[in-house]
Amino acid sequence: MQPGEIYDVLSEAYGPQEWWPAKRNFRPKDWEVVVGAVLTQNVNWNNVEKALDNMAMKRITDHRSMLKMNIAALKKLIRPAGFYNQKAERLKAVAELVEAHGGFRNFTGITRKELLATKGIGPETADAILSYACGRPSFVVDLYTRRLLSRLGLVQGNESYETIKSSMESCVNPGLYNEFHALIVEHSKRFCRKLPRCAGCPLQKRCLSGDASD
DNA sequence: CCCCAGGCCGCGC
DNA sequence: GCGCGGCATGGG
Repeated sequence: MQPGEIYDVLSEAYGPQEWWPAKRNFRPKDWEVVVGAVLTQNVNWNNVEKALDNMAMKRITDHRSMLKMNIAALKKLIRPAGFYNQKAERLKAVAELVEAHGGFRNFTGITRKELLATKGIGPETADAILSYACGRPSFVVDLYTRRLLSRLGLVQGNESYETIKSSMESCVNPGLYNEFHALIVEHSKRFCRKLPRCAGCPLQKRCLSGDASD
């Protein structure tokens, strides 16, 4: 099967996803997406929410206020998100990047290459920022995507990030990248977990790992 | 108690 | 260019 079929099956099974809504009063609201993209690195989203709430509480809701904030205080705020020493530095770096572009409005035109040249921003974080905060579709390849493709037999496991990204982008329209990724996350949390729960999985019949004897 | 979670960096090879 | 250890918290 092709990745495009995965989209069709998951879309039919779960319906439209509402993903990565910026609910706090960050300015602009997409700045919250950028902060969340950094904070969620290798961490459960639930922990990120606590850190974002702390920031909203202290009104650290735009890149300028983050730049002005003492680094130790910032670390304390984002502590629940884990790896807080690294992440505080990474947040500062992204805030500097926004400032260097003359504000968030201009920042949204940033190149992927420039994002990747920023310490603390790897391919997944860069694509999440481009796609969800800058409105410029770029498929996000995460742990869930790799695990799903692997179990479906569509990748061996040693393919590079860029290879998988290109593969996913070539089978749906750019306008569907965000939705596709959101569906994969939803599916991976419901069924295709680290320890798979295959009962009721909409992809079971097409999956190499699943029990297709129904 | 254990393992896990929407990565990335710096290092050795 | 690829594999590995380190980074840290909160939930199951």
